Amino acid sequence: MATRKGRPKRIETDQESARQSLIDAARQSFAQEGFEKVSIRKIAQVAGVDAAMIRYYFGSKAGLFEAMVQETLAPVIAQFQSTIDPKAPLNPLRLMQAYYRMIAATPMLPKLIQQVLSQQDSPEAFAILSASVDNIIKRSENWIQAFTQHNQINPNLNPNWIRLSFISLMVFPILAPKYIQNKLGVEVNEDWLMALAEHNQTLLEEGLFTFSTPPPNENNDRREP
Amino acid sequence: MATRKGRPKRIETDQESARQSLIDAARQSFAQEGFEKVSIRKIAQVAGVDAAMIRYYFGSKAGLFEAMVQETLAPVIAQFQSTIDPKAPLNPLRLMQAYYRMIAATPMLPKLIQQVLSQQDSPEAFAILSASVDNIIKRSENWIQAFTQHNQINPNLNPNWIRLSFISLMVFPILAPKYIQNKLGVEVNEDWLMALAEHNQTLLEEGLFTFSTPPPNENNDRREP
DNA sequence: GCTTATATTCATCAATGGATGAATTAATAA
DNA sequence: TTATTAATTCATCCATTGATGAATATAAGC
Repeated sequence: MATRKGRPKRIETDQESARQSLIDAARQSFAQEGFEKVSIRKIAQVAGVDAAMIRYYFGSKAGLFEAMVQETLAPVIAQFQSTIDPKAPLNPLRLMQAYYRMIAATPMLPKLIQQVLSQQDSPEAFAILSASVDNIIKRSENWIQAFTQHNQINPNLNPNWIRLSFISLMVFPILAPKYIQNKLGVEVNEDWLMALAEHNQTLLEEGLFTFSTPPPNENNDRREP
Repeated sequence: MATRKGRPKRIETDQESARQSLIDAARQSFAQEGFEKVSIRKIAQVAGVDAAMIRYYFGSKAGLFEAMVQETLAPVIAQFQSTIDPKAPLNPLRLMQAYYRMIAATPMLPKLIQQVLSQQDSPEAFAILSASVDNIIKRSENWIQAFTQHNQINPNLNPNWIRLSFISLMVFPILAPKYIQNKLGVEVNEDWLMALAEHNQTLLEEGLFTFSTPPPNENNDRREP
């Protein structure tokens, strides 16, 4: 932004501070390409600022990442939890809807999750991110309990693994890149996430088949009236 | 391996050729750290060979990656498909077992899948990898059809999205890093994958709850006798 | 035995990236 | 007004990386 050296004159317009520009540019760039691939020079360029400002405000590239994650994720997660916590009966649908609403409101979240999953990035930068993920995983225990209060969980299922399945159904679809989503015939339009929530709900509540007998013996004892 | 310049004397022992050493080292290193993070010098060091050999045999780093994927994946996938293709009735359990057997036999597969999912790596190197994934996705259409032959698919579910759910349940658990698996209470022991196959099967066939009525109204019309 | 093809290391180049210290200018405090 | 603190750019440093062009030594073909 500043074209010449030295502290810039204070200007009244609405242009962001250099610090905020960097956070924004970092959010965008890191989400698009991942931590390692993006250079500080690139981020600085997007922010319209000299790369040395990163050191000035954040100490290092990792510091910038951490600050960005903090400032981006904290409010989103807080709101997600406030949507969930109320003691209204929690069912899978409600949970998933809240979750997908959070995803929809935070375009870079899937990429961030991805980067937690692929532990290939510098661990230092991921302390906060991992902490958030840990936190959500921890809470998932409560969700299952909440379900149990109002429904009888299928006793043939290990409760821990139910969490795993839950998270699989919730997270994987948003991680798969568009070209895979397309190949699977998923239309990624405006509200596909809400439709996905309902699909997951149906799948979990009703199962895959219309009758429940063991696999493919030819015995048709249908269950639906 | 060779300590001095020049073509090495032919030796009768069982030591691998430099080319094969590089493929092996690449498989190991790329799986551990991902394409971008690993330097050719590191791979060469693991292989006990000079880095210039990579250029000699494979043209470039990307060429090495491609060759490695080719030579590693081709036989595994071939065997997976031969296990599946026979026209014996295909149920989810059989499918998942074959799939997890393949995973268990190919330790680097999850990491490779990961790298396809996070499109952050140089696209050139991933042609073959993506092709394999495409191939499997394509076949998943047949799987659903095979299920349909012997069972009635729940008509409330969109068939395309069933594929998505299937792949989610199959793939996500093996992508999640160990620390997440642990937090979810999953014991990643010898045969956890086979147990996971059965869990998924049960979940898909029976659903999450012991009764199927809509969410959490207090009406208990249980279904099991 | 001589020549050519094959396999290997070595030295180095050019590009890129993160980190830094210094210089510069404005705001603020004393 | 002057001294200090805050906010910027600039020029480099140094490490790492992928890629290359020799140089060298053995194997193979004739």
